Amino acid sequence: MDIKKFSVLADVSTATVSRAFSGRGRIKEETRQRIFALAAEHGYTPNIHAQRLNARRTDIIAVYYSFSTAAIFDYYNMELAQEIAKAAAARDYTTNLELTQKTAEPSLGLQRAAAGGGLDGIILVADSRSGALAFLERFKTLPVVVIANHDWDLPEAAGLVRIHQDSGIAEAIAQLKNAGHTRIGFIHGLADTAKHDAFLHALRAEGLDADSAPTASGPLSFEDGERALAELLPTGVTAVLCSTDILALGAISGADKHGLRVPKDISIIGIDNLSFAPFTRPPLASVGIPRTEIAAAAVEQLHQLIEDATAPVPRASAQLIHTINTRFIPRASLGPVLQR
Amino acid sequence: MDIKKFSVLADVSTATVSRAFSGRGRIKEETRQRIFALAAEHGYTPNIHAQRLNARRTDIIAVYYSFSTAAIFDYYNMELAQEIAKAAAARDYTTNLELTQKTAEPSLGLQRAAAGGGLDGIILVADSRSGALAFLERFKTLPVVVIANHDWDLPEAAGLVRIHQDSGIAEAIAQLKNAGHTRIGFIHGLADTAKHDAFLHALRAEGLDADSAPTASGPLSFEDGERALAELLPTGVTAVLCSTDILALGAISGADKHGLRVPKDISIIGIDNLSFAPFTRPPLASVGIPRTEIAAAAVEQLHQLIEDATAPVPRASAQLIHTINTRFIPRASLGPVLQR
DNA sequence: CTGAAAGCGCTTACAG
DNA sequence: CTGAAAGCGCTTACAG
Repeated sequence: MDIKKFSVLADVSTATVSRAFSGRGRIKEETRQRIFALAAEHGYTPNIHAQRLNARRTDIIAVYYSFSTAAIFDYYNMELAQEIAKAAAARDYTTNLELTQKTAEPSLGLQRAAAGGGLDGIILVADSRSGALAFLERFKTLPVVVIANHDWDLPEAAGLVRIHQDSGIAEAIAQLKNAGHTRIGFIHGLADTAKHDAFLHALRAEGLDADSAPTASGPLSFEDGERALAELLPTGVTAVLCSTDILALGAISGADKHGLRVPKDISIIGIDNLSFAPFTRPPLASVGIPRTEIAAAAVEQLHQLIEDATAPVPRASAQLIHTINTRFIPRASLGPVLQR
Repeated sequence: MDIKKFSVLADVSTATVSRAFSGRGRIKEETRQRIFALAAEHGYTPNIHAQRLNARRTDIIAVYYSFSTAAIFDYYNMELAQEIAKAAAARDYTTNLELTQKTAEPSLGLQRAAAGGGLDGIILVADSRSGALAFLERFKTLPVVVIANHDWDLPEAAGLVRIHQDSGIAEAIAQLKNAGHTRIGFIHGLADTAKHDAFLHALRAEGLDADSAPTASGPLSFEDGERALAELLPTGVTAVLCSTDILALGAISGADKHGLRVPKDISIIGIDNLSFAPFTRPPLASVGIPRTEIAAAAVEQLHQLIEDATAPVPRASAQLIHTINTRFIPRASLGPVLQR
């Protein structure tokens, strides 16, 4: 049933029906009540496409992951997407889950939706500035908020939620130092320069030797972590910071294979603090990324950009930057250095 | 720029522009080329809402989780949602991630989208027949495919992807029996009657005593698993099947706290086979739920229902039921029974 | 192969 | 407070 038939049935004009449902414009309370009752009885609901055609707004946002290397929709990103969807729902946005294996190119669906007005805005999780800039250029007509580990200089129109890895990593290194560790290694992940820089910076802040800090490259899987740990062992490390929790779990397993117990013989720390980190054996000490805060900040920024863009007189937004500090979550995989 | 302005610019009618983009109707190849070139140059894209208003189709589907108890968007469901989004993308559907804490009531957004034609169909993950039926009744105008552990009798209009827990659980119990276990316990999850029934059935099939099989209730968290295992220990179980992997991890930790090693002193098996199951310590033997197959089957069924509903002459679909067998994935947390 | 025009189902400025 | 009518940006049956 469309508004025309329904308005005849309700013995009012389509304008009045529209007013009843939109809540805009003046309408007698009694009339509204009557229309609602009738609508419920006859199963009338406004067609959402016709509404959106008028409104030039959809209340739909998309989350898009743009990685410079292999596309990984891993636990970290799943948990982040979930938090974004929750935060968006609280603001009455629906979230489109855009998954794609090809990272370089936004999916056709995303492009069509965005270009055709099917999307109010996009939250972009990016690991390279050039990738983010290319994305922003491509979708420059649309509000975009970028979530990244870096304090990038972006076009004014874009929002930025910057994850400050330094704070949590500095705490982690400080605790290692307190526990007597002086020889600390690092296992690389993908596109993790922010994390590695933070690591080096934290070593120096603690008066430790950063220049010769042992390093191995994961970059991704559990098995990568096992292998990388084996590479680091000959350097005499007593503790290892890993770029992700998955790598850290691999490192714990790798240590085990060499007859080393965690944390008695070696300490292992991850980054991400996935929700199962407390339940690994031993429980995994990890640098926590506050996903709930990040999601809330990103949705808040995007909402503001959308409001500004769709205001009666569209206004330019001030540059939006929100920094989120990470924090170290100590657990049993970090222990005092072995006294030999 | 809208189609009117653009058609003037291209010196053709709006009908011709529409034909060029839709691929429907006759149009000279040369004209189409020219229109595409001009569109790219001037940045014209058809408005998606106007298209949908005409098409009565959106190519958007939603995934909805309906649980009879607490809403849990846990790892299992995250991984399933991810697979569904992938399968849907392969068929050119966009997936809306509907997350809600209130399980009883579909979110307002979902209701509005569905009623207003904003959605072509819904994939419902349900754990109770009455919940599923209530949902189907509420959305009876829309194609719905139900994913469940049960062989429910549903209205003809709905599709059903049925996860057959029995097959994988039977394999698990058979392997335990082979390994010498005769006293096998069960830790309950939420709404897991299908799993528990399969457990009892499998015990009987192996000639084991099902009537006195020790049972404890989780139902949900890692800590629940720890506690439940402690409850089971006095019964003399040598192996425990847990309703979820998370409970199984808790059970392993619980065993550890009582000085029991897995699998030397006790075997622990999970259900779900989450993607980190191979990386736990010890690696977790688990009943695998083939998420990729489930997602493919659900999307395929939904696609068919949608096609049938939007056909020029809408046709009633035959009853769609697809059964997916689970299978046991042995790993190190299952070992031979201790010889004392 | 192409165009003029009606229609998809709403919203809203303008009158009253 | 309410209605008549134009408009949102497409698509498609009908002519030619």
